[in-house]
Amino acid sequence: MRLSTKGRYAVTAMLDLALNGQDGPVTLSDISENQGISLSYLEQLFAALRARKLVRGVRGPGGGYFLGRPADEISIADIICAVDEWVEFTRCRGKEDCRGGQRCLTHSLWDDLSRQIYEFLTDITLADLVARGMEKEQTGCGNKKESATLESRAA
Amino acid sequence: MRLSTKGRYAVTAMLDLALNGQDGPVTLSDISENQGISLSYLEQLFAALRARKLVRGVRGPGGGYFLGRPADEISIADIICAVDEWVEFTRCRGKEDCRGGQRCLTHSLWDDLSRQIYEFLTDITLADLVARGMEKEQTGCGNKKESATLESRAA
DNA sequence: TTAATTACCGAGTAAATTACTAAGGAACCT
DNA sequence: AGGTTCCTTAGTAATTTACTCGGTAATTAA
Repeated sequence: MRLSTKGRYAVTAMLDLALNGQDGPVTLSDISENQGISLSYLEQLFAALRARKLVRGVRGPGGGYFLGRPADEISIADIICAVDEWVEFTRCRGKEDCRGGQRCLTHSLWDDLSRQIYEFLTDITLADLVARGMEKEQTGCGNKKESATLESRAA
Repeated sequence: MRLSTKGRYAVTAMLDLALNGQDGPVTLSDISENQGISLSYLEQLFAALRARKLVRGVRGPGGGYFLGRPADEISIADIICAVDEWVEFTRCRGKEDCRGGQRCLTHSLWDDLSRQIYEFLTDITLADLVARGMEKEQTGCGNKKESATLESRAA
């Protein structure tokens, strides 16, 4: 798994899209202005998102982007994997003698951890995040008092 | 949260240390050879780990590294935060009008998600990973049939 | 006391990634 | 026709990654 600032930009943009795409498409210019991300960088990110069918573009005036699927069918893992190319871990592929199993064991343990994180992010959808925003109905900044977590996991 | 290949190297190295550090210190040369990470890069990583007291170095022949704390008191989040400088998200700090709350809402939602991932990784310790390796007692490579996850969370 | 071994320290660096600029073409609307 | 917006490609400065090199300091063994 790979969770970098690039993936964070993508999640933020998709969240903006989910929040504002209820009535009509959202332009990249809007997202750019809303979230403070450069337009061309958004275009790069959305090229990747479009390739994975996570968004659908509509050209011409009045155009913009829609979510490619309902918000409850788009997970955070989907978004991150779309833009942050999934780097397969340096697994010992039969070659190399695995240092008597030791090295292989370490790799396998990390691999399990990585998969667990992935499954964790798969269980959280855009709809979960939006729903959480709705129920709070907050508009102000800096109210960090609330420490309630998302509680959006199935398990 | 930031989960890059750098953090992955650190987790892998610490896992190696937890597995092999039972009887005597482990040298960086060993880890380097075991895990296929360059010695100098390990030195950089361990400088950061040492600064956070996650490891303790012993110089001279027969020296090497110990874990700085018991393995069950070192979380994956600890390790990642030590080497991957925690990049605080571009939060709207009072300045900027937050686009009528919209931008702020998105930020706050991502912030919650980020915190949730952090708490998730805080609940998994090195000891959990080692224990999982022990109970399987596996030595071979490539047995990807087993899909059981770690089951190491408190919640 | 000398040599070997290891942690420690700092400068430098090629390659990759990040985040962005620039410049246009393609589809769509009025 | 002309403006809007997506879409595409190329290039690029800044940063990060992962590493090399050359040393110093502490400790042990000969």
